[in-house]
Amino acid sequence: MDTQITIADVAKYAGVSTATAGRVVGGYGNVSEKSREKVLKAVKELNYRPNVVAQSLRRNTTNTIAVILGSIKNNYCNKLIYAIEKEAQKHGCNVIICNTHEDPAQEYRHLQEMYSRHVDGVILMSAIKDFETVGEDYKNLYINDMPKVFVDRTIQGLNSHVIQSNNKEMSYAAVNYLIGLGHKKIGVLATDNYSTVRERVEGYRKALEDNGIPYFSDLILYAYAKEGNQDYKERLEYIRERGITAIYVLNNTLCIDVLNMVKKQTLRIPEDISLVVWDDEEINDYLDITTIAQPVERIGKIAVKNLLKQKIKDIDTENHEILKAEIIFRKSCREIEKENNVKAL
Amino acid sequence: MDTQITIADVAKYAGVSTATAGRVVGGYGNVSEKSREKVLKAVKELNYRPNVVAQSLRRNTTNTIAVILGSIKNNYCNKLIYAIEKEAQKHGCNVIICNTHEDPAQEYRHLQEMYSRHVDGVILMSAIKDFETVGEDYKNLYINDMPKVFVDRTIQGLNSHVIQSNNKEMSYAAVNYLIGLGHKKIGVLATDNYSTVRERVEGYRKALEDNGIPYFSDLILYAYAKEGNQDYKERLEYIRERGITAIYVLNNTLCIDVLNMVKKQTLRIPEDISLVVWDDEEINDYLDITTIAQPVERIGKIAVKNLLKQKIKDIDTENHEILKAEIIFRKSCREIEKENNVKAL
DNA sequence: CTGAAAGCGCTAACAT
DNA sequence: ATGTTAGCGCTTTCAG
Repeated sequence: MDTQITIADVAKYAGVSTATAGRVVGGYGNVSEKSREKVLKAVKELNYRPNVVAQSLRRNTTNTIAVILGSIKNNYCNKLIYAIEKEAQKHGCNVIICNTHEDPAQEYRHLQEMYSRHVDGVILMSAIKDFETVGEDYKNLYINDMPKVFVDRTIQGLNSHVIQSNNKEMSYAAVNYLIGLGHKKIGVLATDNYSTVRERVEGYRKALEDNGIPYFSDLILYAYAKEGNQDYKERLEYIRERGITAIYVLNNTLCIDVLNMVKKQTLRIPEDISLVVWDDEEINDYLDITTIAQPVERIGKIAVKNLLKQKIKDIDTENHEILKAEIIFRKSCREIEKENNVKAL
Repeated sequence: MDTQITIADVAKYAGVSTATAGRVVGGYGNVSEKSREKVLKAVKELNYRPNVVAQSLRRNTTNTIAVILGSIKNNYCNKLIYAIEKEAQKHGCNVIICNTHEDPAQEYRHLQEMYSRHVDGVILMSAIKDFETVGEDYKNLYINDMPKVFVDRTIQGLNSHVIQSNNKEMSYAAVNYLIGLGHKKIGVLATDNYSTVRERVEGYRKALEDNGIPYFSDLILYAYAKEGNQDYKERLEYIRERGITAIYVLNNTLCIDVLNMVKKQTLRIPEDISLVVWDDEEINDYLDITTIAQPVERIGKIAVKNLLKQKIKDIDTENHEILKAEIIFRKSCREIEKENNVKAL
């Protein structure tokens, strides 16, 4: 980028002032038809392109938004970014993408950087579970004046603008469905205890409770919890011994682990084990797996809209928008024989 | 972003000049220990963060790179972006992502915008097949001084810096493998005739030729070709009638269509139909599908490195780096009985 | 070692 | 309708 042509070059070439040239290029103010033509001609001849960096500095708006999330590789995140980029384009915004790898330190760093970059806002799927755990030096990153919209997850103890699915309700419905088929020992495979997971587990508990089925915390396996079990794949294998008849997977990325386990043990779905999975993908249709599909595209779209609204008026900073997910019933769940139906405890 | 604290504020607070404050914050030049402390203290107290937009304008470098490609939803692109973002972070760069949806008009628009944004470079998986088809007004977007690295695809008739897999060779090897198993009627499912696809088809042809097997162009199905067949899923179904015993899929996203077709016709893999697919995913391992795995992570990493190198020295603009892909043999291909082994033509 | 001041390219208030 | 000019926040040359 050595030879930058500026508005001054255009003005000189057209024989007008920079102000007039600017008015034509920027499309504001009043300019005579004659001047307009001259400037337009100059723009064309010189192949002039405004310097967005200078515009950003002057206008104090960058037409850029950022998405900060665990990893673009995750199915949900992937669709989310797709939707965000699409909507952002409509508003003339570009999208910067930042992966945190679910590491708070990286999240802080990205937030800091985006603040310095003066992006018009950040869409955040935070790796932070509880605001109390955020160091004093970093708390401000979450409460400064940079517009923010949280998606999928909330941070406990932080009032914020969030958009997410009706996790608890759908979880209740899904587990209720399994119970209706006669399942009592329903294993849960979760990522880590993010708010989303907590909400889904709540729905799970409530469904159990409402049906008079006891809740055992050790039926819940947290795959990515820092506390330990990277051996979750091994632990998954004891499903049979523990009399589990159905597995409820809270994140699509974990589904493959269940499938591999089932294959390894030469079990069949749904004959030996029933399966319900959060998030829907094409492959789930092929494999006939019952899923809970979130309206990801809409979540992304709304996130962008609300984010850009924040920039304009200072309201809307706290808000909670909940969209309905939907169960897609396929053939991965089967009815359990009555003989197994021993009264619990 | 109402109350921006500037270097002037810091300077005033610390009782030094903006120059000195700038030297401390920017970490250049010589500053006395005393001044340094005062400034650092001011930075801390005022919670000062440099304005990256102003820095970019002044330094004429934005520490931003862009990735322009069809869609982040595509498996290859997804991994690519992941790798690019990771490497870019190491160099202190952020990544803007642009989806073209394989539409040249959108590609032009994005290139234009990125040029105006003065990004430090663009990584491009172009939707353009032949440079001749680019309108005169847009040709310059591809030959201006903005650093560019092309990945996966080249544009015919444009000298450029490209990084890709050894498509022809691996294609040859894969088809040769199928032929070795006795397959003669090998159907190909491709996206559209991008350079990548052309190279793979070349390898396919050559393998056929070297084994004395006739080549029939109608065995190649272009799923996304503008010219017509959005009915490619229907056309896929005539596989059996046409005596095709193996399908060679040139893009992972098309694999699901084959799987669905196979399922619909209650065929089995590999008993009834053999399958080889470009690009490897976890699910392919589960489904025991033989794939050709590209070193996507390395491609992304190298792309970033080479891109940033271009910014510094003006060499390297034309370059062709070819990385080796690898066949992962699983169980989706089977040996054909000798009775089918009629001499061709 | 430090400070004053110019200037990156653009916008917009102000003057004509 | 048009031009002059200040200034967005930062870096860096040039003096001292």
